[in-house]
Formats: sequence, structure tokens, C-alpha cells
Amino acid sequence: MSGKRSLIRSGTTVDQMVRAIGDRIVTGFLRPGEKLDEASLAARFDVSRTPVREALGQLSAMGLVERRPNRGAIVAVVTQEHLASMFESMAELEAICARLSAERMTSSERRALEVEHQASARLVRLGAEEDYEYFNTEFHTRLYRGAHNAHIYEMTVMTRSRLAPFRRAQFMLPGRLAKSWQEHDAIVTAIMRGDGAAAGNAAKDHVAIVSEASAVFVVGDQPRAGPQHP
Amino acid sequence: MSGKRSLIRSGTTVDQMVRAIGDRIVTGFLRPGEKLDEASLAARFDVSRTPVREALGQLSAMGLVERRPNRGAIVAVVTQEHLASMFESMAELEAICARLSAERMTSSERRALEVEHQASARLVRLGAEEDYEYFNTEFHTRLYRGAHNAHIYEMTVMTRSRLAPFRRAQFMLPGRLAKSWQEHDAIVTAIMRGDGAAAGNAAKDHVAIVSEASAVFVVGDQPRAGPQHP
DNA sequence: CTCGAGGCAATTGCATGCACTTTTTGCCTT
DNA sequence: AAGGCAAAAAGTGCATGCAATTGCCTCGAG
Repeated sequence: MSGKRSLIRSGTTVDQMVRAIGDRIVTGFLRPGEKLDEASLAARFDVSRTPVREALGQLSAMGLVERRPNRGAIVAVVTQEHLASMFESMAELEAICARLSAERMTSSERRALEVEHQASARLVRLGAEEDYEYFNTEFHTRLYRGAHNAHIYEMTVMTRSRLAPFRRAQFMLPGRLAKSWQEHDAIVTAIMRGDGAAAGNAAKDHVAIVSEASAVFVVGDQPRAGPQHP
Repeated sequence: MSGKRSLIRSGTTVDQMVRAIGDRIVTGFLRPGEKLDEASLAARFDVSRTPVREALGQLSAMGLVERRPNRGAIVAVVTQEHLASMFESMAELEAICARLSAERMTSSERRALEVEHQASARLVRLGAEEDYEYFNTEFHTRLYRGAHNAHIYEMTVMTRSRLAPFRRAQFMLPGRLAKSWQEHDAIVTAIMRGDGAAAGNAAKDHVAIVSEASAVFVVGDQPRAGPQHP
């Protein structure tokens, strides 16, 4: 029915659904445990149930939603334990990326990393949390790319997106901004020296701190163990 | 139509399809680049196209198949470059698992690892490639579990399954069996000592060697860069 | 009042059908 | 004979329909 799908970008309808639903999960608009009703989603996006179903299946394969046979899908609920394991994985992955970046980044990649990093110092002084978060994402993405390893990149980005709902508020903590920048600085310095081991350690410490900072919010955000049913 | 699905195990039809098709890819029965026709697969397994489509979507999300919009699905073709990146990732992941295993395995896990490892020595003397491969898989799985990190476990198992088609023939190389056992031995020894760093290095070296051993076959097995169209 | 069985509404799972895109084939032109 | 165009064939993408399963609600027994 009707001509074009208005919202979202292009691609097949299924891809649009994957992005639309995935985005809403990653950005926290859909909360862990929330029920994902096929018919409602289909109506919401003005498509039939089929692409919604396929999207839910793919999101389930990615770990973003949980599917119980004959019982519908919910936004994946991660236990404290599993969350901890993801943060730890993230630390290990970032450490690998930082180490490999130190060893492999081209000089133009190094230059770009340094320039962006120095530029973001201004945002710290201004206390611009939102803008800083954007640069923060950029910074880490540069690290992931700098490793020059497609599969590690995939795993890292995937893990980051699964952690996104639990990491959002980290910069709200007072002083976190400046501290984050200093941690980045340690990573950048090590990379510029080509010191892989130091870069890896710095990155691992950085994530460990983010992990702790986030945990504060997670506890406040997800007090109940099981999913709530409205 | 008709009563029950005879083949494969239980679960929803989609899950059965994911397993069925995924297995055939992982075991090399379906070769990289091979076309996956929805209708043929549906007929082959006596289901409608819908579950096949959903399965292909999920397998695509897992990276085992490649989907081109309106142009069908093929078994994922990995470039030499991407394959190398997966082997490198595997080495890093195994290193993490071995390191964490050294630090975290319970005493019963350590015992089981050692016992199995010693038992497999017999298979090396007998030159029992097939049986040794089974123990080899078991051995590595123990390492992945021993890390006590659910997410790293997921990533590692996933990566291993994606590498499976390219690793099968490794034990055909003369002398590989005994060498593999010795490499395992280095890992086990380090884990027993609780020496995480040494265990990690040993595991990384082990995978690096497997990677090289496999590369030999890959080149012979996959001479063409692009997918072949019959 | 509590507990359990049975039936009903709601929702999921799969099959089928139709529209649209891509690919192939056969014919015409140069 | 080769190239290009067009029409048909094949195959994918999505919508809809129906069967099956689940969860809820009611009703009755203890």
C-alpha cells in the first residue's frame, strides 16, 4: 500500500526495520525487557508483519533482542553478570585496537587522531557534554579502524552498540569529562610513540573506568532483575 | 504440509533452518560463493520460503551468508584479507581466553583440562586425526569457558565457526598432530602455573601456526577471488 | 477464599500469493 | 556476425491469511 516508506533511510524494508528498531534499542528509547509486539511495530512503521519479524530475527541473532518461541520478543535483558562480561570484553577489545593502532596506523591516521583529540580539549573546557560525546565516539572509532583488522572492528563496534544503552549517562558524572580526556591523552601519547603495550594498557584502564562510571547508572536504571510487564 | 519435520532437531522451523544451513556452511558442504536459492532450500527441507528467508537473514547477520538485495544470497565469500583478519582476531581472542583461564579457572576445571589433554596424547601416538580433532575442539572450548566471560565466549565461538570451513584440513599436514599437542602442552603448563601472560602468548602462537597451516589449504581450495557463477 | 481445569481472546509461526526487480533469451538492426 | 534491445522467465520482497500455541479469564470444586 501507499507509495514510498517515508521515514528512515533507504535499503530493503527489512533493513530499515533492523535499523529503526536497533536504533531505538541502542539509544535507550526501547528499554531492556520491553515487549516488542509484531503487530504494533508493523503498524507503527506502516509495513506488514513480515519485515518486522525478519528484523526481530536478525536483531536476535545480533543479541539486541531476545526471542521466546511462541511468546514474542523483548528487548534483550542483560544480567549484571553478562553486562560485566561485556564491559570486560570491551576493555580487552579496545586494548587490542589501541595496541594494533600503535603498531599499524599510517602517519595520516596518527595525525588525524591527534588533531581531533587536541580539538576536543576545547569542549572539555566548555563542559560541552553532548559535543564531547560525539568526539568521544569518533575517537574510539578511529582506534578501531586504526587496528587495520576488519573482524576485530566488527566485533568491537557490535559490542559497543550492545553496551550503548548502559553507557549513555557516563558524562553526567562530575569531572568525568576532563578525566576522560586525560585518559584519551595517555592512549594518544602511547600511540604516537608507537608503544603498543602502553597504548593497550591505557585503553584497557580507560574502559575499566567507564565501566565503573556506567555501573552507577545501571543500578539505578535497572533495579528489577526480570522484565517488567505493563 | 504433512505432519512433522523429520530431519534436524527441535525448535521453531526457522531455528532448524538456521542450524541446517549454518551447519552445511560451517562443515564446508556448502562452499563460499555458492548460491542459496530460497525456493530450492525450501523444497529441500520441505518448508515454505518464509522460514528459509528468515534463516538466511539471521545467517547474514552472523556473517555466514551474504545477501544482495533482490539478487539472492550466497555463502559468504571471505577475501584473503578478511580471512587473515579473522585468524588474527582468533589469535587475540584465544590469547585472552588462555590468559583469563590461567587466572580464573577453578581447580576442577584445571584438573579436567589437564586430564583430557594428557588423554589426547594417546591419540597423537596412534595418529588418529579424526579423534584428535574432536579432542582439539574440546580443548579449545574448555579454554573459552575457562575465561568465565560469557561475551568473550560468544565472540570466540562465533569467530571459530566462521573460520571452520578454512581450518578443516589442518591436521592432514604431516607432523601437525604432534606439534599441535606440544603447543597445547605449553598452554596447559602455563595455565597450571597460573601464569596468564605465558598462557596468552602460547595460545596466540598456537593459533598463528594453525593459521599458517590452514592458509596452505585455503589457497588451494579457493583459487578464485570472486564468486563463481555456474 | 484458594486452587485448578477448561475455554476464549490475543499473538505468534508458517504458507501462499502477488508485485517488482533482475537476468536471460531471442530477435532485430547495423 | 556482433551488438543491442525487448520481452519473457526466474527469483526476490512484502502482504495477507490461517493454523497453532500461549496466556488470561472465568467458573466450579474443595
